[in-house]
Parts: sequence; C-alpha cells; structure tokens
Amino acid sequence: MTERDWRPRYVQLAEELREKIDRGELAAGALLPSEPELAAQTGMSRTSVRNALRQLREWGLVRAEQGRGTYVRARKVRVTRRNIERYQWEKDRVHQPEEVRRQSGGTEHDTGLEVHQLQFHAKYSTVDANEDIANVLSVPVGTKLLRRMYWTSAKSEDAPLSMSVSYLVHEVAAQNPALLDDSNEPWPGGTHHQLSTIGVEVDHVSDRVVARPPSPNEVEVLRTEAGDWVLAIRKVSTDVNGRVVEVADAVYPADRTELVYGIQLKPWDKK
Amino acid sequence: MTERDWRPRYVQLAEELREKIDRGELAAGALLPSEPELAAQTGMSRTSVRNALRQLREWGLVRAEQGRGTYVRARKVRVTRRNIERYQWEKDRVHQPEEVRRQSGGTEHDTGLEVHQLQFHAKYSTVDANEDIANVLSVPVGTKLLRRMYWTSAKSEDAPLSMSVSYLVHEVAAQNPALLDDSNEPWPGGTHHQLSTIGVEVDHVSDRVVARPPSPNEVEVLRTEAGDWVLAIRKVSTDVNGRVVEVADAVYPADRTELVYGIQLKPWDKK
DNA sequence: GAGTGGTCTAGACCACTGT
DNA sequence: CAGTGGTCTAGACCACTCC
Repeated sequence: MTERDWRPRYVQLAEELREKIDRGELAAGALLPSEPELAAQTGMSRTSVRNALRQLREWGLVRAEQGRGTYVRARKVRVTRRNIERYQWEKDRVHQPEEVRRQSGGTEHDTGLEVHQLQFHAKYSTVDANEDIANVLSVPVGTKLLRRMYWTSAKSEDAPLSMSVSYLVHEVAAQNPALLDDSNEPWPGGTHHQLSTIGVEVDHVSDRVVARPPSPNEVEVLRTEAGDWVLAIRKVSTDVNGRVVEVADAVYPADRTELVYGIQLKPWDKK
Repeated sequence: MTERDWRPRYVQLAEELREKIDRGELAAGALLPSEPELAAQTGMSRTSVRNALRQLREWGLVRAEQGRGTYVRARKVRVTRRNIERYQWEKDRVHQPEEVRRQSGGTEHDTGLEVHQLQFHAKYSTVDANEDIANVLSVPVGTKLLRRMYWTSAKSEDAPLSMSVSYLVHEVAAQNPALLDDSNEPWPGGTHHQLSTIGVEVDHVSDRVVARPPSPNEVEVLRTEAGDWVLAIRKVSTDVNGRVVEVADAVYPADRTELVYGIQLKPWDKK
C-alpha cells in the first residue's frame, strides 16, 4: 500500500496535468477538458478544479480564454537583448550615411526582425520632473522635461512587444526644435543621432535591471497573463562632460526576454 | 451621478485596499481585517473577499499567515549587485596578500554586510555533464565535472539569501587536488584565486539574465512567497586562451534584487 | 476554545465564443 | 443557440496560532 497523499486535491490535479504537459501528452496549443468536464471526471467541485487551473496559470503552463477554453501555452521563445553591444552599435551608427541609418533601428538589431515586420509608435509630451527623475538628471523637481514614449509590436503576431519611456531636459532638447516633434519618429539613427545634433556625445550608460509584477497599465499594453512578471530596465546615459543627458525606462515581458551582458576584465599586471 | 463601476467587485475591493496601503493608511506590518470581517463590512461573500486578497498577494502587497491573519508586506530593500565591478574586483583581489583576501568575499562586497554577519555554505560533488552544460563548456556530454554548490545567508535575519551552482571540468580542477575539497571553502580570494593555482586567468565573463518562477527546490531554499519570481543569472567565464573554464548559475529572489551594469562606450573618431 | 486562513461543495448568473 | 470561462453566494470542515 502506498502512502496517502495529503496534499490538497487541487494541487494533486494541477500536478497530474503538469505531468501530462511535460510528457507531451498535452501538446502546446492543445485544449484542456472544460471545467465542468474535469469536475465530473475527478469528482471534485468546479471551484476546486478552477483552483488547479489557476495553479497551472501561475506556473505559466496554460492560458484561459473566455468563451473558448483553456489551452496549453507554447513555450515562449526568449528574445535575447545584448545591451552592451547594442548601445555601442547605436552610438557607432550615428556617423553612417542617412540611407544606412534609415534601414534599421535598435529593435530590429535586437530581435532579428526586419523593419517592415515591425510597427513602431512614438508619442512625445512635456511633463514636470518628479523627484525620482529629477534626482537622476540632477535638476530641480518640476523642471520641464520632454517625455518620449515608444512601443514596438510585431505586425505578424498579436505578440507582446516592448515599451519604453525616455526623458530629456526640455530646454536641452529644444536647442534643435525638430527633436520636439514626434512626427519625426522613427528618427534615422535613433537617440544618439538626435543628441548629436545638439552637440551631445554619450560617454557611458548604466543599466539597472529589476523584475517586478507589472503595473495595470503595463498589463494592458504588454498583454501579460495573470501572475506574469516584467523585467524593468532603467538606462541612464551620461555624456562626455559627465552630465546625465537621458533617463529611459524600458519594460519587457519577463517570460520572453533574456538579457546578456558581456564583461571584459583587465589583465593581471605582469609580475 | 457618477458612472457605474463595471469591474468585478473583488477587483474593486482589492484596489480600495491597495490605495489604503499606498496612502500609508495601512502601514507595513499592519494586520488587515479578517476575511469574515471584510465580508461583513462589504456585504460580499467570503469567496469574493478571498479573491480580492489573492489579487493583493499577486501584487506582492500582503502576506497571509495561516491561523494569524493577513499582513501588509514590508517594502523589500533591494540588494544591488554591480556584477561588472564585482567581477573585476574579484579578479584583482587574487594578487593581494592572503590576510587581505581572507577578510572578505564576494557577497560582503555586494551587500555591504561583514564576514561575521554571514553564514557561508559550500558543498562539492562530481557529476556527469548534461547536454546544457556540456555545450557551454565545449566538452562531450557525460564528461566528469566538479559541481560546487554555494549558499549564503545573513545570520541576523531568517532572511532569504542567494544560491549558486558552479561547474568546472573535473580533470582541469584536479590539477590542484586542494580544489576538489569543499572543506577548503571559503577559499581566500575566491574562484579567481583557485583558478590561478592551476595557471588559469579569466579574460572575459558573460552574464545571461532571466526572470522566471522558482523551481520547487528554489522555493524551499529561498523561502519565496507564492507568486514570487526569481532572477537567474548564468555566468560563463572564458580564460585568456578562449577556453570556457567555468559555468555558474546563480538564483536571487527577484523582489529583493537589482542588477546594475555600467557600460563604457568608445569615443567617436575625431573627424 | 476562539479566531484565523486554507480547502471544498453545490449551486447560480454572467459575458463571451462558436455554429 | 449551446458551451466556455469569469464571477458570486452561502454554507461547511480543517489546520494552525494564540490565549
């Protein structure tokens, strides 16, 4: 006689289904039995069946669709973002001819997709600096900032995407009025080229990486599932004079993003 | 007359409570009204109240304790890990005298805690390379590896910690038998010094950062809450001859960890 | 023993999706 | 229209904590 299983029945059901998914018995995209059906099969109440299914959703294994059913999720392909190489690439691109700069942007560089497969959106606005951003930019709270919001989606899929918000000091950006108009986006050559038109050269960048649950707004834009988290990156760019010139917050769905940072170490002194 | 709120009642309750927490009306550590009490106050069933409380747990705002009540979680202090600086620091430390090397390790450098406040654990074993690790190390599947597991905890708190697993090719490590014995841990000067005893100098390192739900084992070791995620970092070290010499997987509780990578850009060519 | 959160039942109505 | 998942009720028993 085997030992009694003392775990809650909904956990047992969840694990049974998880094993079926792991074994491939329930393949990606497959439709699970409906809730009333599972309740009948197992002799459990629909409430307990729903608890089991919620567990599977928290594990990221299934997706429930209202009116349709519950499906096994495809294993997400993670987009690899190599930010160190990317930032250098973006900077170097500035001195290429416009035809070349026009051909691709940062997202294409990251994802391997082509320009025509992506839908690019930009929206500018003017805001007063809150304490957080003001501290990073070393300006007084309330300073006028140019707030630039970007989001990119793949045309083919309804797939999620990325969203980011960038802040520049308005007075600085206004030295070139073209930088204040979001109808000039996508700007060939990106932010580095935009900054170069007002004599700014970025010297170093810092990425601060954090994982957290998404805000309600991010749930809507990125269409994350319940229980999903996001990777949030705060990128701070400092120019050759040591002045912070841009603060940008980017948010990615954590389950389809990986970040790679390559680090070169200095050699030991010869002894 | 204001517009009717069409959202589910449990969402409305969750947001009301969230606002109270945000405003500080319910401070960190405060006890929420019990479930029957909330049900009575709002006229909702206990099931709906529980749905609201689950939402708050998914947001990471409260923690339920069986038999006690539901408490507002303290905002976690995030430990900042500056891996680029850390790796360089670890490498440079090798050529310092042993008394200095003995005084602190990587975790103290990261967290600002002192040696005597930390509990350090190391356990070595020998394993056969699986496909994943074999690929990274460029060795055949099944090659003998030295598997080194580390975990560190703060003595004061029952606080979570970090855990990591490092893999070296056994044949390589065995060139210095002292490297095979975990009773020599913590080794003054860390892995870089260990490798230096067999003539290996690390040239560059790559961090691959991913956020994901914790494995059952990680839940136990890191004592994460339901719905929490972890940050998993795969660090690959390559020596000056271009050979991968170490693969290490580190796991951190995502809600109390931030990673910072500072990136120096090359200057534009003078024109 | 009283009170808490965790599990569970057996219903009900709803919004949404397909045919 | 029937079937799906989403919401909701009004109960019940349990394990656990604290007094």
